[in-house]
Order: sequence, then C-alpha cells, then structure tokens
Amino acid sequence: MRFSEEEYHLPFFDEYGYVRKLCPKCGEYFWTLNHDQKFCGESTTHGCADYTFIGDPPIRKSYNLREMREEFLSFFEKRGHTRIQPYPVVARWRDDLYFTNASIIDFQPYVTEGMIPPPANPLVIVQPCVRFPDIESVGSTFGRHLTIFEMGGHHAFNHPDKQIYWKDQTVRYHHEFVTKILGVKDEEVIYKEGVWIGGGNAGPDLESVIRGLEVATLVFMKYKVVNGEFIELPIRTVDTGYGIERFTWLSQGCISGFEAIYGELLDKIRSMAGVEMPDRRFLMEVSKVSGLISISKTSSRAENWRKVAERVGVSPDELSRLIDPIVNVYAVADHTKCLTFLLAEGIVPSNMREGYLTRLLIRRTLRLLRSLSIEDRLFDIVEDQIELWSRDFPHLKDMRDEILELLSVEKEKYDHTLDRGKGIIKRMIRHGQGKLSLNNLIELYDSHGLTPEFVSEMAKSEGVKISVPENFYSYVAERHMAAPEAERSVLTEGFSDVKGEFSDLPETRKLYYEDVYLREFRAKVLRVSGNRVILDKTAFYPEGGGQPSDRGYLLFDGKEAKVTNVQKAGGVIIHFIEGPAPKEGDEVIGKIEWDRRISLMRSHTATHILIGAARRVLGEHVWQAGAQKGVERSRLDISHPKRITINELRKIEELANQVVMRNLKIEASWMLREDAERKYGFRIYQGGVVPGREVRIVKIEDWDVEACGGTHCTSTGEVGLIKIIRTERVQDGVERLIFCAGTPAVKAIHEIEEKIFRIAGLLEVPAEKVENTVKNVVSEWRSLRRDRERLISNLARFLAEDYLSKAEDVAGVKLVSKIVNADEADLDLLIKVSSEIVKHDKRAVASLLHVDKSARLIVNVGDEALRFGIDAREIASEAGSILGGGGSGKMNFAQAGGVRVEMADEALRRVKEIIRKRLEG
RNA sequence: GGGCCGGUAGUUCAGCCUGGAAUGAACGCCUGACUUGCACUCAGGAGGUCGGGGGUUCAAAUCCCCCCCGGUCCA
Repeated sequence: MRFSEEEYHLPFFDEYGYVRKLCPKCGEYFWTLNHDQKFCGESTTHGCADYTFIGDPPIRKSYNLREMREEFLSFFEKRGHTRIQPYPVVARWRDDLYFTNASIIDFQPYVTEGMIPPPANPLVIVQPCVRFPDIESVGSTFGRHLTIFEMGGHHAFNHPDKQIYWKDQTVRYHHEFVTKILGVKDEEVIYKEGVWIGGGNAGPDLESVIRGLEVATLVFMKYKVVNGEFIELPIRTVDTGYGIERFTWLSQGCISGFEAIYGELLDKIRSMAGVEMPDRRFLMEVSKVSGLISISKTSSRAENWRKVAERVGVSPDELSRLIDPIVNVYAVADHTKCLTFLLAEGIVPSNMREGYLTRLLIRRTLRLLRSLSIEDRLFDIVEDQIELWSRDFPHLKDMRDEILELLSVEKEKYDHTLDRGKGIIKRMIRHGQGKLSLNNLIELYDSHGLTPEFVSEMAKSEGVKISVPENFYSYVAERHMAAPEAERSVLTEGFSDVKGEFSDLPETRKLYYEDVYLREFRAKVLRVSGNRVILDKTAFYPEGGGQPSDRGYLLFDGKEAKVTNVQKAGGVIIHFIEGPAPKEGDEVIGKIEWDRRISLMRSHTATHILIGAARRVLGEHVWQAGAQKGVERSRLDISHPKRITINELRKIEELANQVVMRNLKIEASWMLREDAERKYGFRIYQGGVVPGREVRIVKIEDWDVEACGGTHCTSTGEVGLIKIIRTERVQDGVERLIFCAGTPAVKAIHEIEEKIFRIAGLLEVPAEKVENTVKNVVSEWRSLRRDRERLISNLARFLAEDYLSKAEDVAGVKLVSKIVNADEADLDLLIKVSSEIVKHDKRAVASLLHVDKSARLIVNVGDEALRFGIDAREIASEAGSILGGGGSGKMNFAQAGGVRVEMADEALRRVKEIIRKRLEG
C-alpha cells in the first residue's frame, strides 16, 4: 500500500528546494536538500545509514529530557497551541487497548470522530506512552526502542466548516522547530514518505530523519479503515509524534538514549552490578551501527551481534561478552521506569490483559537483574525511579508504598514459581533418565513458566546439559494453533438490530433521572412493534452498568401488559411486554415494580460505598473489575493482588456501614467528559468505558465519585445494612465480593443464625454451646475410630487363628478356603484376616470369598507357598472369570470378583485345583 | 477469554500410563534413649473424606464426564 506523490508533494519542499528520491536499499521514497544523496539516510536494518550524531550532536545545545519536553511544548504554545496535561498511561477510557501508546489516543474516538469537541484546537501535549511490542529490542538498539517514552504531539482537528492547518503547515512547524530552535542545519533534515495505519484510521505520513535517527512522525489522518477499505473521514486530524527521548539523545550525542534519559541512575545500576565499561571509542563505534539491530522472537540477539561485530571488527562472542551486560543494564533502566508508571496507576499483576503484560515485564526485569546478579536491588532501583521522575509526575511519589508492595507480592509469586520449578525440573530429569527432551522444555515453559535459560541453568547444576533450539518459541506457538473462539457480547445480542429500526424516533425522556422515586407515570405510545413498546417518556430503568432492568406494568383501556424487560438502543428505551399491546398514540400508565427497583437502587449505591471502603482498606490499586447488581445478592469484582483476609473483610464491611450511618448525600449530575476528568480524575471510570460526550457523575460526598448511569438512593442511609456474604477469587489479581444490602442483608444474617440453631438442635444443646460440643464430638469420634481399628485388628488375628485351624493340607500348603457372609465380616476385615493368616503360617494360602450382592475373592499367599510356585494372580484371574468378572493383583496378593454369587463353591473348588496342579504337576 | 499443567499426611511429593492392601517416601510433629543442655543419632508413635460430585466396573487415588481451587502460556 502506497499513496501517490501528490499526497507528499508540499509547497514547503519546493520552496526549500527539496527533491524526491527513491532509496535503492530500503525501497522507500524520501525528500532531501542534498541532490547527490543516494540512500534515504535512516539507520535501518537494511543499513541505509549509520548514526552520525554519536559523539557529534547536530543540535546547538545539550538538553536533558525535561528541558527538551519544555522546549517542545513552549514552541507550539507560542504558535497558538494550547498546552494540555498528559493523560494516564493506562487507557481506562478505552476498551480497544490497554495502554496509551500515542498522544492521539487521548482524543480517540470521541474527538477524532467528531462526537465531542477537542479540549483545545490546535493543542500540544507531551504524553507518556507505553509500548510492549518492541520489548525484545529494548536495550540492544541503544535507545531506539523503549517500553516507556514521551511522545510530543501537536494536534489539529480540521472540521469541514473549520480548518485549522494541514500538511504543509505541519511540516513547516516541524522544520522550524528542528532548525531554528534546536539549530539543526536544513540539509540534515530528511523527510521519508510513509503510510500510517492504526486504531482503525489511516493516512499518509512523513517521518523526519536527522543523522540517521528518525525523530518524529507527522501523520495526516484522513481515512477510516473499514474491511480493508479506506473511507474518507469528515474530520482530518494532524497527528504528530515527536520522540522526546530521541531528540534528547540527538542533542547529547551520547553512546545511547539511556545515558541521555537516565544519566546518573544508569551509572548507579551499572556500579551495583559491577559492569565494566569497555573502551569508549569502541562503544561509540557499536552505537553508530546499532540501527542494524532488530530483535524479534524469530531473530536472535546472537544473529544481530554477528552483523554488528562484522562492522566493528571483533568476533561476535567477544562483542557479546563486552556488550551484553551493558545492554541488560539499559533494559533494566527502561523496564523499571515503565513498571513504576504502570503500578502507580494501580495495575495489579495478574494472568489477564494489562495485568499479564505487567507481570511479564516484572518477570523479565527480574531475569535481567538475575543475569546481572543484582536481583535483590529491584526495589532500590524502583525507588530511585520514583525519586527521579516524581519531579515531573508527582503522583509517583504518592503511590510509592503501593508500587513497592505490588512489586514485592509479585516477586514473591515468581520466586515461588521458580522454587517449585526446580523440583519439577529435577523430577523430569529423573524420569527422563538424566535427560530433558524438547517436549520437556516446551512443557516447562508453557505450563510452568520456566524459560529455557532458567531450565538450562538448573539442569547444569544437576550435571545435565541442555540444547535449546534457536526457534524454541515457534515450537511453543505451534501448541497454540487452535483458533480462538470469537468473543460475543451478550448484552447487545439480539438487540443490535433494533437500533436501526427505532432510529427515527426521538430520544425517550428519562423520568428515572428526573425523579428516581417515581413509581407511576403517564406516557404516550410512540411505536409498537411485536412485543416491543416505545414511549415518549418512561420511568422504567433499562438494563445498564450492571444494573438489571426494571419490571412492572403498562395500563391502558382497562387492560394490563406486563413489562418483563427494558433495554436501551441509542437514546431510545424499549419496553418488552407480555400480554395485550397498546396502540400507537395511546396514553398508558406505567407502573414500576417498586420492591424490585428499590432493592436494585440499594444494591447499586451499596456497590459505590463498598468500592470506596475497599480502596481505603486495601489501597489505591483497587479498581472495579466488574459488577452485577441483584435484588437479593450482588457482586463486586475488585483488583487486588492477594486474597482478602477475614480481618480486611470485616474492616471493609464496618467502614461501609459507617458510611450508611453517616447518611451522606448522593448527587447525580451531567458533566462534560473532560470537565469530569479534570475535576475528579480518571477514577470516575470504575465501571469501565462510558460512551458519549457528557457523562453522568454520581457523587457520594467525600466518599466516592463515579461516572454511572444507574439509579441511586439520594442518601446513604436509605441503603440500610450492607452485609458481605463471602469473597471469591475470580482470577489471579481479582477478588469478588458477594454482598447484599437492605432487607436481604438482614435475611442473610438470619440464615447464618438459622444454621447455628439447626446444628444446635441436632446436637441437642443450646446454641451458645455448639462450638464446645462439636469439639467434643469430633474428638470422641476420633477416639472411637481408633478403638474400632484396634478391635478389628484383634478380631482379624482371632479369626485368622480360627480359620487356620480348619485349614486343609493340599500337597504341602495350608489352604484356608472359605465362603464368608457379608454379615460375618466385611471386605476390609477379610483382607486383614488373610494377611494375618500368611503372617502366622508362611506355608498358608488364604482364599476367602466374601459373598454379598456380588462375590469378592481375596487371595493371599504365604512366603513359603510363594516359593512353591503359587501365584495369587493366576488364582484370582481364573476364579474371577468363574464368578463372571475378573481378577488380578500382585504375586502374593490378589483380588477377584464377579456377579455370579451362585458360583461361589465352584470358584473355590477351582482355586484348590489350581494349587494342586501347580504343586503336583 | 482460550490452551496446557497440577490438587494424595502439617509440608514437599511418589503411586495414576497398564484399575485390585495408602504395610506410601522424605521433612516436620509427639514420646523415649543418648546428652549438662541443644543439635545429631537411634527406637517407637500420632497424622489421609486421595479437591468435590456423577458415571463405567465385581472392584476407582488410578479410566470417563461435570464442577471447584491453584499454577502457567497466549490474546
């Protein structure tokens, strides 16, 4: 896919004398002032150029990150852009991605689709961004790739009726910034043509390259991508991304971007690990050609080092030995910064979604630290990161304790995984006769989370050498080939079609927002379609935000229709009815089933109270991960790294009920999304993404604020008792609170009491003595069981002697052959008896046939008899088939059984026959 | 959300493939001997709804199905 030259051929290029060329190495078009230039000048894996700024920066002065950020912001501010504060790095306002990975993310989709106006137009922002796809390359590319970086973006949103600026002006701004402000020479700025596609949008872009390094991407978003086709958008968006870290690196010309970003912290980590710095000139040579490096799961680090080694003239092994520790330190610096930001926003490491990515990052960091032998310094480094970055991002400091706590819980978990892993590896080696197969390695990684590197290390200490294939991870991927099932939203299923059908109707007036206590109302019927009725206004709450829909009745013409379900489609509310249907134009009376509604209101308000309580007891990392309100019972899922203890639960319950008793006021109001975000922060998105330009804010005084469309009590006192029934663990990192509010809460307590009373009744003691009595009963039961076992052993010995006295001599062995009735002895006893018999007389063979609804034969052969060649298995097997079943066991002990009880005598006869045959013939 | 691995004594596990006694193993615990005392060592002992529920079978820790819990990889 490629756009035509016209898309890129701007007046700016002609005015400055730029020419368009095609790079023969990478095959991309580019614009340059240097008419003799052959290659595109970007340091790509194709080797189009080297970094020529290392040790020789093209920028007038040396900037640190903070200075570069400010230079960028103030430049655009002076040129009519409004400065906007950065958004969180966890994109909780979006359901299509986990992290903010570009500045434009802050304004998608509502602003770019034209649903709400931008906070300012044009605007400028420096947005911290988190990207995981390049994680493998972080470190070895000397700072070109980072998991966390700051993207400077100046954005203009061009509406059909209001143009701000477009391509030409965008490039002029960029050019002015790098040449006039930073002092780069005109001829050193190259513009490469590109196609940008992302987040469902697309457009041409120009990438600016200076001294081999791509420093900014200027995107002109003008298409929407639908089924692979480009459809023109009404709003054309200027979406620029200036790599603040890359500009900083460029200005310092230091060995890597990490020196530029982290400064002294990098030295500190290096000295913790005792990493020696190779010759500076040598390092600079490596850095200059580091654009060749690109790491993925299919191309290994070794492969890249080979290419680089060739260029700098050392052996790949030597290069790897010198560079690996330095690269690992780079990665540690990057990863720990990223972790600091993620954990500060309350991400709880888990096995799902953003939590899983965070877990991966933590584990990767721990492995890097391990390879540097400074695993225990993780917390020190993170503390330094908090210190370093909290000057510009003060929230990091507020969250210090939580960040360290979340980290330490996760480290413990990983230590435990590795610890257990050691045992598994040892056992596997033992089972595999001192070897580990590729399958073993895959299983260890896939099922037990043990990397081949770790396994190798462990195996080495067991004296086992492991070879890991280069394409190990593709073997793992093969295991996951099965196509994933398509996700389906239950909520919209069956209702998505109605949206179009009723889209011509005006929005239904929502009486439940005007007066939440309205139980009865008059309304006009606008449309009837099958069992679906649309009114001009309604007090029926449609399902949404985890609150089930109202039920009730529509009354008209002396008739009554039952409302069983209420759903929302756009702004139109649809009543699903049973029974007679009203006619269009009719006036109806709506009656809400009030007991149900008031219970749901209490549950919903209780949910908000509880999340506030949980946050105060457990910490700021607590976010709602899901909720379902019910009439009787409700549930609230919250993020938390550990199981909630009973004490914490008590505290949460107590706090929640205190809020009820304080009878706080609850206010609901509509606010512009961005005003709400500014005033209350992103905490308001507890219930997930809330669409629309305006959001409804439900505020419980100083306790809790959320964007929520539900119906709420107007004061917390109305909720009544809140009782948490129990907690469950929905997944790693998410705890579920199951609770009830109001009358059901009282009922729940009654149930618990009832249970105690019933137990007391069974024990025939008063309720307060239940505990003691149970204790006594249990210990008595234990002692009785012991007595019984003792008696059974005695009985077994006694019976053994008795049976043995009636034994029959068959060719030198003592055969105890006997049919025993079920009421005489049970199976366990017979086994013990047989065991006693052969213990007592080594020449004995016990053949005891237990008869009940089916027959069961126990064969036990004494040591001496065994030497005569008697095999219990043979006896059991033959007898079993006579009994209509089967039998087997061990040489000295076997069992047989079958349903043909009437063959008991015959079976025993056969046993004697077999013994005789063995001994005599 | 999907795949894989696991749940047996207080703990870590063996046994499961190929159904037939949990005389299970180690550590820990209790008692005793040795010792000034501790540790060590030795002798003895207590400790199990084999995660739960169904099914197949004469017989299930073991085979099949469902559920619960934990771990892990991938989105």
